[in-house]
Amino acid sequence: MDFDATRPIYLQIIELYKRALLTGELKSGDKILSQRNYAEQYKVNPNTVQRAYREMEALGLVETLRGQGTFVTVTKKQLRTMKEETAENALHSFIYEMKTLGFTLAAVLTKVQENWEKEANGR
Amino acid sequence: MDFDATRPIYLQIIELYKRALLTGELKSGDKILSQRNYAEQYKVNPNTVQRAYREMEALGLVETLRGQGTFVTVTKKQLRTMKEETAENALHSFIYEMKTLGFTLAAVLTKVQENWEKEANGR
DNA sequence: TATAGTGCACTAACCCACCAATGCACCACC
DNA sequence: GGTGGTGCATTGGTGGGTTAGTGCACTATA
Repeated sequence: MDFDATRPIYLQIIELYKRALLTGELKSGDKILSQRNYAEQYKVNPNTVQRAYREMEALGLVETLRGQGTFVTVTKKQLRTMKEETAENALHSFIYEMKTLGFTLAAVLTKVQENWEKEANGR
Repeated sequence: MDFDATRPIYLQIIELYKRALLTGELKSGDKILSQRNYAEQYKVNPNTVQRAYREMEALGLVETLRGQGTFVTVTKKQLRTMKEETAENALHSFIYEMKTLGFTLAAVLTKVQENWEKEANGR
């Protein structure tokens, strides 16, 4: 697993965790990798992980206990709104993009159908 | 018009021009703003505009004639492929996103239909 | 020819995000 | 108490982006 060099690593770490939360891969109460472990495993500096975790805590996604580790604290309600917001954004930017490109609704619907199966399932 | 402070201005300038090309707002042969004019109008440093224009020339979108200005040179074929690529990307990332969120094809189609009219037309 | 408008090249400086290295403080557990 | 695992704080280095300033070459036009 490598990170996209064009965007900050700590943001990508956050996105990966968000995705894991959205897919249910991680649940409330789960302990996530320690900063050092994560750093070692993904060949990143511990400080970078530190920053990612700090921001995730500010977002209310996790809670850190000194000396113990970092744990998922996101509630189901939070998850639901996260899911909705993500979907809203994806939907809007997609429609906006296709409209500026001049596609009609019918054409877009067809394209979505055609490409739905081809697309790999979420990680 | 202000620029997003989180991303490089010169990249945003390029995107704006790309969008203008895709929507047909700008056509081959058109003269675009001079570097100095653009800089003055949008309150950016001339060097930043210079960089954007240089990269656009490297992309084959425009051609600059010393002492005369910068002109759109993109061909219809180029435009078509640009359009297709943009659509492909939008489609893929959208489908990927919705799949990871757990939506079914039917649900997504419905959502697209529901939101199509609401969405403002491309600029 | 003179002048104004264009793009081009170069240098310097500043700021900030990002990353790296290190040491410290705390907790759990033996 | 000691040890290992944890998070925390501080500092410094690096690079990219932006701004600034200057000068030059070219074109069009009066």
